[in-house]
Amino acid sequence: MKPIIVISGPTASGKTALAVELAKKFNSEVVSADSMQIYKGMDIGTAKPAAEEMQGIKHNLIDIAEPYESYSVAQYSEAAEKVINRLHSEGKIPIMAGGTGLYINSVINGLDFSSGNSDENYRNELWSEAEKYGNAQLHKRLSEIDPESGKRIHENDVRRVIRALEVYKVTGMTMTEYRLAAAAAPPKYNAVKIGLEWDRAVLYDRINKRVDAMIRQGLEQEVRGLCNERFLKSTAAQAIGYKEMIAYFEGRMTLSEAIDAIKQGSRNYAKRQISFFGADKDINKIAVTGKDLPCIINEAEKLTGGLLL
RNA sequence: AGGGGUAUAGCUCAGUUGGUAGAGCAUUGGUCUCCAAAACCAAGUGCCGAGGGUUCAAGUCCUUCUGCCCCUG
Repeated sequence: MKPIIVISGPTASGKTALAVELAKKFNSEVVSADSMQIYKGMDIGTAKPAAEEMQGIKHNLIDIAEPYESYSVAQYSEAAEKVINRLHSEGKIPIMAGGTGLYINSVINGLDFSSGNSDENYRNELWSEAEKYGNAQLHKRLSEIDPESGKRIHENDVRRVIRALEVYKVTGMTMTEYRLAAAAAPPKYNAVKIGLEWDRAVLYDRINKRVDAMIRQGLEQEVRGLCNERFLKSTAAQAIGYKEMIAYFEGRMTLSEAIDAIKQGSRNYAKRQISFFGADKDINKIAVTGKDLPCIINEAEKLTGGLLL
């Protein structure tokens, strides 16, 4: 089984720095798992690693989409798999790093998003149905075909109710069966997962400071330059740091309100990430509060020491 | 100084004709198989500015004080 190293953690936890160090050590490359750094031109607000930070280490899956395009896990996992295969064929251990848990899981746990199991039209149909007849009606239909998912998914979580219905229509499998199949499948990689864990208050402080730094670096100008009709309707425009700036431009908040909202949004995001990664028992957590980079690298190396191609 | 207004959860506020308090946001916890920096669920919180009075009963009425806001001079 081919090895892979996965570095996860909340925003501003220092994933990039560790990934670069490990890539240097293993003479490999970084595979980014970040749903917003994929967009070109969104640099400051997504804290995209700058050239100095990368230290000559190649970062894959950054700047692979236009900000006005729509992109999703399905495309990501396909692209990531290609990069990983390439690295393996070159005899390198891929270093995957990023904060988008679903993206990581899609490749590591082999979640199946292949194009055959989606139906855009049906999905849209269900959305309008939900609007017309209400969430409860749709949820009831899910409960009939797949009681377990019905119990698991709240009726207001319309996206998931719809996706479960969609999966059933396209594959004939209920979402419950679908998940079971993924869980039963043998692991694709010999993955060593590392999670960076911070003391909450310290992490929040880092986040606040990082947002201030983004503003100094010219976040406002960056977002201004991106704004056009297509961008405003895109997924990318929902990114933290961007949606608030847009609100400011449109007069819905003052600049200082926008900055506060970015900080708050980032903190809330970090909390969700902590919760997401916390559920993965395979992650080896490194408590990093108060530790310097060499010390963190040392702990990470202990965890990855046994990996061989 | 005089007149008016206001004081309720960390914040912004709601509290009907008096029956010991609520919503949003924040916070905390959680969910997550194609928008995931998204979407969704759950939970806690109050000397109702301070004192006095009326009343069986006061966040709600009266009064004094204090803070803040507005108007007039």
